[in-house]
Amino acid sequence: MPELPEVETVRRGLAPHMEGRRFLRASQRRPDLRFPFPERFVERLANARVEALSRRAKYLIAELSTGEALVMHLGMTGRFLIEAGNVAFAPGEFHHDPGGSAPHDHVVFEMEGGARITYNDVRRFGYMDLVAQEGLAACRHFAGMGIEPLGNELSGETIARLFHRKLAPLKAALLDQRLIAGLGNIYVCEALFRARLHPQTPAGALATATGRPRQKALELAAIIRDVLVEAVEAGGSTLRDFAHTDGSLGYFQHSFRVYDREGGPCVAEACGGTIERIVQSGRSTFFCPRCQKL
DNA sequence: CTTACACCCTGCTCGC
DNA sequence: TGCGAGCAGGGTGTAA
Repeated sequence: MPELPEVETVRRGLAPHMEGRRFLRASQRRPDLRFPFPERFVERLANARVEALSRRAKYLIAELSTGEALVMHLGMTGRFLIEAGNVAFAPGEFHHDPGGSAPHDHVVFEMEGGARITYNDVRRFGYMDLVAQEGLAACRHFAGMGIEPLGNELSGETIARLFHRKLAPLKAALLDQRLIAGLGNIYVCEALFRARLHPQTPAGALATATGRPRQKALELAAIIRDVLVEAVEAGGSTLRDFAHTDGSLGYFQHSFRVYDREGGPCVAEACGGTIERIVQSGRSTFFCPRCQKL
C-alpha cells in the first residue's frame, strides 16, 4: 500500500486524534510484527503525550513527551483505523466492530480525547519501535537514509550528484532509499513515464554538469515533486483495500498513466505505443517503450 | 563498493 | 470447484 503519499495521507488522518493527546492505553496482540516490539512497549506509551506527528520518507514519527519517539512503518499492508467517540467511521469494505477486533488487528491505541486507533496489517511487514528523540536521525531506522523528495534538497543538481557514475538503472536508483527516500514502485514508474526516461537507462546518464543530461535531471526532479504532490492532494492511491484512516478511499490510482496498465495504450498525445511490463530488481516496471527512450 | 536474489507473510487472481 | 503458480505498494540480509 504505502509509498510517501499514502503515508502522508495516513499522517494527516491520525494527527487530529494524536497531536496534543496522551495515550490512555496501548495494547498489542502479538509479540512482533516484522520485528519484535521494543521492550515494555505498551508501558512506555502509557500516559505519554504526542507532541507532534510527523513523517520521514515512508515512516510515521510520533514525538512523545517522554523523550522517546514512536517510529511506525506500514510495510506493504499496514493501515490505521480510527474510531472517535461513539462514531466508528469504517465505511466501505473495511468493516470493524467498535470495541471489537478484526483479523490482523495487531495494535490498539486508546487516546485522550476518545479516539481508538487500530493498527491492522495482513502481511505484517510493518513495524513499530521506540527510539530516543535525541539523535533520532542517527538511529537505525534513519541513519543513511536519503533526501526527502518533497524537501528543498531535491533538485536537478542533487539528482546529478547522487547518480554520478552510477551504472544501476534509473528505476533501481530511484527506488534506492539511501539516495531519495520515499519513492516506491508506483511513483517511480509514473515519474519516469512523465519524464520520458527509459527505466533501464543507467542512472549516471543524468549526471553530467551541462547539456541535455543536466536538463533531464532538472526535469526529473520537478516531475517527482509534481507526482508526489498530486498524489498527496488526491489522498494517495487505493489499490486492493487501502483506505484512509476514516475508511474513505484515495483516488490517485485513476491518474496512473503506466502503473498496472500493461498492454494498454500509451496516454501520451499521438504516441500510439503500448505499455509494457518488465521486471527490474525483482519488481514490475511499467513503461511505454516508444515515449521512454534509453 | 556494487548488484542480484531470497526472504519475511498472507491473500487474491488466474489458468488449468 | 479445486489447486498450484504467480503476484502484490515494503525493506533486509546474504552472497557473488
